[in-house]
Amino acid sequence: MILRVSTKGEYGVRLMVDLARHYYSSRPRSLTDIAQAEQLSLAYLEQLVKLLREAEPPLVVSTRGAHGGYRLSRPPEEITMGEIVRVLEGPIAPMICATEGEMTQICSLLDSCKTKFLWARVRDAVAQTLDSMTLADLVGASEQETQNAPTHFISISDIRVAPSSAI
Amino acid sequence: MILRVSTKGEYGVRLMVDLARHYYSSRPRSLTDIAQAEQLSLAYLEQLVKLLREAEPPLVVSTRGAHGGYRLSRPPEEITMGEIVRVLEGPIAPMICATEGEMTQICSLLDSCKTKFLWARVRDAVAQTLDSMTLADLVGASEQETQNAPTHFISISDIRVAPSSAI
DNA sequence: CTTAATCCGACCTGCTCACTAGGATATATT
DNA sequence: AATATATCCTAGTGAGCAGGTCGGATTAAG
Repeated sequence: MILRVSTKGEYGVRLMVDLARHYYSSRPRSLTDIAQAEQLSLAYLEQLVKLLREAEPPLVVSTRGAHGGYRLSRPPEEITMGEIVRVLEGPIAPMICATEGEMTQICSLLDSCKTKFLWARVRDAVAQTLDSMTLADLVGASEQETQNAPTHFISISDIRVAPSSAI
Repeated sequence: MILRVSTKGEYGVRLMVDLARHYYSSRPRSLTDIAQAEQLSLAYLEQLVKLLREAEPPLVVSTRGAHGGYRLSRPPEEITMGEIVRVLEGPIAPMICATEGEMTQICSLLDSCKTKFLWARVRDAVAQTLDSMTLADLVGASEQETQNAPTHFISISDIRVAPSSAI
């Protein structure tokens, strides 16, 4: 499994999508509510949201105390999925070879790291895919009706549903 | 780190590239030689090559005994990197959500798995990148001179060198 | 001043990765 | 036939990390 999205990434994205759906609400959204809606552990979500809050620049802002909670720091269409995933999962690097050290020497010596180009290509493909989508894209059409008009979103026909069998 | 290439994938691809470089040799190439050339553990390579040999269809063929070793089962230009990586790393699935079960229910119930489309897109991007490259593409131009003329390869100018800092 | 929320760090537990070890089997060379 | 050189096979193992839990401190609304 070359593409490994941990629960950090999975839950974190769901959290952000939830916040995006409630972006136009007057009150911040509490983790308790999110945890209940998404059936996730509150304590674990606290860890994830910390990453999103301490990111530079921050992806969410918090208000403490009763009736507190979280909001997106920016409108959904200005937050790319690439930003989110990088904060949660770390840099998109297929292997240590990206932050090279000894590896570089071995590679150049043995002339075996033609493979580096392969991994770089794959990495760029992932990065570009993530960077070209925003939170607004992920909040489906069903939500859009009940909220303010979105600036842009993908229609159902745009979505290429993947075959059930794993590729 | 969303893109996680384990040593299986890394070493395995290097092994295959090595075999591709020696594809036109009259004798099979032994793991001992590969291990030495690539500075890898012989015992570990044995495990990896087993996967490649038992794949359906096989990616390498072996000849046992003294002066034995391995060959590619097909010419380098007929073996895609997608095949190799899938054999070594398993299916390209970002999460269990691909081989769904309980997840499907929760997703449809909570309507939170708009995120599924995101991961499906990323997965397809990786799959397409890997499937569009062959072993022949990875064996660099320097090799090509000393061997038979290749059917196709990428030139240096095609290669988009990634920045040293991880994306 | 009680309740509801964010914040913070320590801890734990099971799983997987990345090997190593030790052999059994097959074949070319001498 | 004997030896050297290979592939083949299975088990075990140690470290590290994913995926949380737990207990408490701080902050603000009613």
